[in-house]
Amino acid sequence: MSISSNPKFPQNVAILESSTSLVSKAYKQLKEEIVAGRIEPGKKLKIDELKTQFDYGSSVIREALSLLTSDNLVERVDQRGFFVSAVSLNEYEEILNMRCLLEEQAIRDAVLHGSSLWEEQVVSANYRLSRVSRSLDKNRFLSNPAWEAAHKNFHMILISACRSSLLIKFCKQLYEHNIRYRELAAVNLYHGRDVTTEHTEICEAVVNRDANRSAELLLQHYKKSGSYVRPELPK
Amino acid sequence: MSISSNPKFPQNVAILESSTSLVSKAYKQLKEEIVAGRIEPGKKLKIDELKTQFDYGSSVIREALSLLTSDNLVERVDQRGFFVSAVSLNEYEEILNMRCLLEEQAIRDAVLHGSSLWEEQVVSANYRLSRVSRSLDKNRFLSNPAWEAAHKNFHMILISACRSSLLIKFCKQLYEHNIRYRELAAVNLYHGRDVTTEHTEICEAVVNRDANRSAELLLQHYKKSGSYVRPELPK
DNA sequence: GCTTCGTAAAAAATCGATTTTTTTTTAAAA
DNA sequence: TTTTAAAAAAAAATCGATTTTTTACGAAGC
Repeated sequence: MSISSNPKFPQNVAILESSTSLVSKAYKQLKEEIVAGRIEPGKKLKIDELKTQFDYGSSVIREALSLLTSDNLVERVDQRGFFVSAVSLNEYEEILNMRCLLEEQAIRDAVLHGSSLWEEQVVSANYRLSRVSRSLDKNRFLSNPAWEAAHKNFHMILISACRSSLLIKFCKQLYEHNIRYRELAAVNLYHGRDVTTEHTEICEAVVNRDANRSAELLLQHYKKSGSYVRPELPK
Repeated sequence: MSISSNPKFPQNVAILESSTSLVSKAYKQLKEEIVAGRIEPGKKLKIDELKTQFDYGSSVIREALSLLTSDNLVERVDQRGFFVSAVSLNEYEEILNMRCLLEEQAIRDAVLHGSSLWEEQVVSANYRLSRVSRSLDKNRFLSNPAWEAAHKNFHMILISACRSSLLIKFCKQLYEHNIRYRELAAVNLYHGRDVTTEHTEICEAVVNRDANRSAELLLQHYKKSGSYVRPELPK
């Protein structure tokens, strides 16, 4: 069989994306629940329970759970069903190390090859992030979804100019795992930490097209977060 | 919600593994078809066709296809169905680069931390590989499944002592993608190439616990294969 | 007390029919 | 001829019932 291109193959999935199917909705809802740490790691995901909870048919739930295995957020065991992926200190270290390895590659490539439009996007994403408050409550820490979205956006924009879409895909998945750990650790990473400055410094290094410094600061940023999350994890 | 461990969570999936469900069977069959390049990249995977071809119900097929998205071998587009992932020269380069990046990490860690049992397994896997012929036919190249299995086994054993299971998982996925490209390119990588010696040299470096040389030889091995596959890819 | 076995309940897996959406075909209008 | 619209066909998506498998429970035997 020869290699050939199929004209019907979806060329630009992002544009078509409206995700109206029930499976997509269920997938997104469940993913959000898991990433936000609202479903306990290791928990069994019973089809019937989820059916009742979200009011979808069983095949919709099954398919959504099957798709979630792609993100490594759900484990499927034959004849035994689906489980939320477990967490461990050990896995957290693996994720952090992998992120450092991959994001270093990604940001270096982006800084070296990103366009001026990308540069503007980074600055803009950083600005927007800086205007959103970390916590919903001034007195006690209460994770602000708008900040989470802006933060993710900043970090994804940062590496978006990297020319390897595979690298970007891996980084995105690891970012999501990192969030889950952060949420589970329920840590206010911003207690005694000027994270806005950290982001802005990365931003400046990017604008200066300093690949070494960009990478160094980004990794420092991740490792620092790690040092806050790590002590809150079991074992 | 706190981080807790669930005693019911499958501890050792590998041991329980007997994969008797129809979904698992369909998943394996389809994966094999795609990795071996027998289904054209970009091809639409119609539920009804597969239903007839493999004689499973539609939900079994759907679930199997959903699981295949985990391996990045199948793409799912909302309301439009499933497609075999497309291939491109560009993606091949990304895969090769990513493999080099990750396998270097993996083999270094393995060489530095692998036990003597692991060392024996490497030697044994190399020996077994060396005893299987590359082609089923002496005169023309005809991919030998037994060689493919032994080859995969050798490379997986090589990195199995790496202490990051995440790294191993990524390497395995990339290995499978590489095979697909190799099969699609329909290249006899062993024409004018002593691949057995290449494997044995890697093996020797491992036994000598020479991390630098192991990594260097392994990457050389991958890049050399790349130089055979690349010219056969379109564009 | 601990294991083994059998039964009942729960849950996963599977099927096939129905509904919804997309795609193709056909025909009319510009 | 090209565009637009309606109708038909094809395919995806969804549902809910049925079957199979696993798990939980309790009694009997060691």
